[in-house]
Amino acid sequence: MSGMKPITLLWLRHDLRLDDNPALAAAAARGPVVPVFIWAPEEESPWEPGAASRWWLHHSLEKLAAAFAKAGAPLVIRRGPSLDALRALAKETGATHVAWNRRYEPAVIKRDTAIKKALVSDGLEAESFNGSLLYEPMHVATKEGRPYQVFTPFWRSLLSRDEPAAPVAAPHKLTGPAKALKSLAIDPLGLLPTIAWDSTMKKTWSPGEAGATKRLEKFLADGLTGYGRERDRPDHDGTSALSPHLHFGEVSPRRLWHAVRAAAGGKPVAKLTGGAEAFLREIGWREFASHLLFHFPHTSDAPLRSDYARFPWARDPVGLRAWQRGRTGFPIVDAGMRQLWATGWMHNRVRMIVASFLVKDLRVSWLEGAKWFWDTLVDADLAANTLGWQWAAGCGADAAPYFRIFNPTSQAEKFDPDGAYVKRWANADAADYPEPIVDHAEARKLALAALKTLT
DNA sequence: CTGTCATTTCT
DNA sequence: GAAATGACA
Repeated sequence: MSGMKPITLLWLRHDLRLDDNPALAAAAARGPVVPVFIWAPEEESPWEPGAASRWWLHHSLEKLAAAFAKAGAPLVIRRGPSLDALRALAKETGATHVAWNRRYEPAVIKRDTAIKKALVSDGLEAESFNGSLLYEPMHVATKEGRPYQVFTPFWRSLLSRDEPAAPVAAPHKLTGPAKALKSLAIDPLGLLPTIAWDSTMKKTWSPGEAGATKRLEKFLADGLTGYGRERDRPDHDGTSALSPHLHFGEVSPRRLWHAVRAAAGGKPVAKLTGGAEAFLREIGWREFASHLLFHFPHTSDAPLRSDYARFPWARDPVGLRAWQRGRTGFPIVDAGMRQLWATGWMHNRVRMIVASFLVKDLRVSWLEGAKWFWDTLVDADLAANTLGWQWAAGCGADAAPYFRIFNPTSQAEKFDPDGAYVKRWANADAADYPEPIVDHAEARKLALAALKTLT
């Protein structure tokens, strides 16, 4: 059969898009493409996707399947083990190549490395691409060759580099396999909740590439200019709300980078100011988190600063439960936790406040907070979650100093001055609204005393 | 003394 | 980041 073009399995993971998808572009340039999504959560243990993530994934896969069908290469859905599914599919299609975009979480790297080796030993070509970061973690290091552990020098280093490559447009037309392939439907994967807790989520979000593009365009038009000032106001709509779209790769960071630069008049990134600079800096934090988890793979489960391993965390299941359900008696904390519960998302300023409350006022381990966020956030991302919680607990990279203990009342006065955010998510005047579960001034003293034990 | 504002201190 | 302390009207 000379003249036949090689078939590529496109293994989709956290790159649920057609736009700026380097593995897809490489596969499509070569010949027919067989896009496949494999559901194998146990391979990501102990950080298997949480309930909110699975909800998002279900809807994102529906959109992705429709988009690939329209482009001419229907999406195949299989269950893991991933290697078995890829091998079976290669056999069914006669594929000679397998392509994917890299992920950087420790368990996934381990799995992917083993899979690559096995596929190559089968005689297949296996190739991976960078589709989810601006720069590869192995390419960014200090002068001494070590990973950055402080954000500002990390960010300066990124700014001094060649710009990330321009994004590649989605292919208009794809060639699929010659014959139809067996595929699971999305429902049997069991990603949706069995009890209907997702009604507010449905109203809040549009998972999928089209939803991501719409969100980005709206942000560029209405949000970017004022972002620097508005991003800290949970009572306003000042953030991009792109985090879940970015997590699932429904939009690429390169696309964002170049879109923001263009919207800001095409100036070099190092010369940007105001909202554009502030927003790209946040994309830089996302990048920083991924690089840190890559270089310090134990930190999803243990503090980066090892002295914190002996911090005397409290065992307080009652307090933890009150925090989770938004019943601490501190309105800004409860509003945040209830926004999270209802929408699968929380404003970043409020994430810092509720995190400080859990680890400093209740002295419950940051890992308990990380686990709760992992299950409830639609943007749950192992790198960002790890960085965020260790930052709040003071045990991570570029961490908050031990003495930075947020006062929930003064934080609320500062960032929710009219009380609109609190009013929206927690009715503190309700008859059953709880009394504060701790005395903040007392809790602060106890936290400082506990921190003293580390020296 | 009492309130305000700036500075220091907190492991 | 904010409580405690100091300077001063």
